[in-house]
Amino acid sequence: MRTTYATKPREQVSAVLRREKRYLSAAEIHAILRKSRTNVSLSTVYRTLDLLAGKGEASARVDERGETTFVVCDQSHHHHAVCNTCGKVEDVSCEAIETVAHALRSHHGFKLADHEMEFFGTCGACR
Amino acid sequence: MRTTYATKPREQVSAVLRREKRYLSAAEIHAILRKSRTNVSLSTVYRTLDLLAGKGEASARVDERGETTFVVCDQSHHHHAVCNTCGKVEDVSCEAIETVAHALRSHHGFKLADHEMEFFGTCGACR
DNA sequence: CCCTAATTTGCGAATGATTTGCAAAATCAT
DNA sequence: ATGATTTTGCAAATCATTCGCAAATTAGGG
Repeated sequence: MRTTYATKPREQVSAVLRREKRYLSAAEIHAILRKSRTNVSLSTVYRTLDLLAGKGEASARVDERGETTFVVCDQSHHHHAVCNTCGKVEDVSCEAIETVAHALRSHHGFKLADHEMEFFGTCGACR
Repeated sequence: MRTTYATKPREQVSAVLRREKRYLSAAEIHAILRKSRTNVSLSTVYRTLDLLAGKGEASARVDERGETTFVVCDQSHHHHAVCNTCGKVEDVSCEAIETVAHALRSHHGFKLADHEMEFFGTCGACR
């Protein structure tokens, strides 16, 4: 049978994401772990990130440099508000999207199945 | 002085994007050109895509496989509705986003600076 | 047109992030 | 503890993208 083990390396990678609450690449996570004398191989960081993304516990995006980055987030459907100053990511629900979905159907004859949104700006703490 | 030349290879790459109206990777464009016996090197396809994206004539996204893909689009700020069936991309303006911007500020104390949105569904032609 | 200066192209080699194969180490249920 | 199963770490392999540089193309004045 295929079970998933709760291992120390996985918990350590996951802990970094929960603590930082901002988009991080595999290399960045690896570096952060190293700094705290925690040895987890880069491969394992990659594998753990894929796992978390697969379970929906983390979501991914590709940054300007082309690196894939991850944040922990709600399992339910929602969107992200990313602070341009501190990088912190807040979850945002999406009732307002109903309005947009309706407009898409009536103006474009387009039937909405799914959507992705990301907001950039300044968070409450940084203002 | 720094001028930009209007060359045959650039026009050919750009023509493929205008004709297809869907997200294509450098490799796909290169393959399409080959099929019509048009020889443009893969490097030039990459360089031309960067150029178009820089001028705002094309916009980029990274697909599931990790390849960067491009479509031609409006220069003005707008969003994309991508058909799950034929892949065609339609431009969508974004007045409705004002509602969301207001909600962000009042519920999250988040000041919106920019946003990105992408819609997936079925286009009028495919329904 | 023809010429020259400036920009592009194409090639192959270099890069850099991500993945993969495999033996050794860790985890889980008994 | 014990054995079956999953995971880890490492180094090597992938694969998209970038770069260097000589040869080819373009722009524009004469």
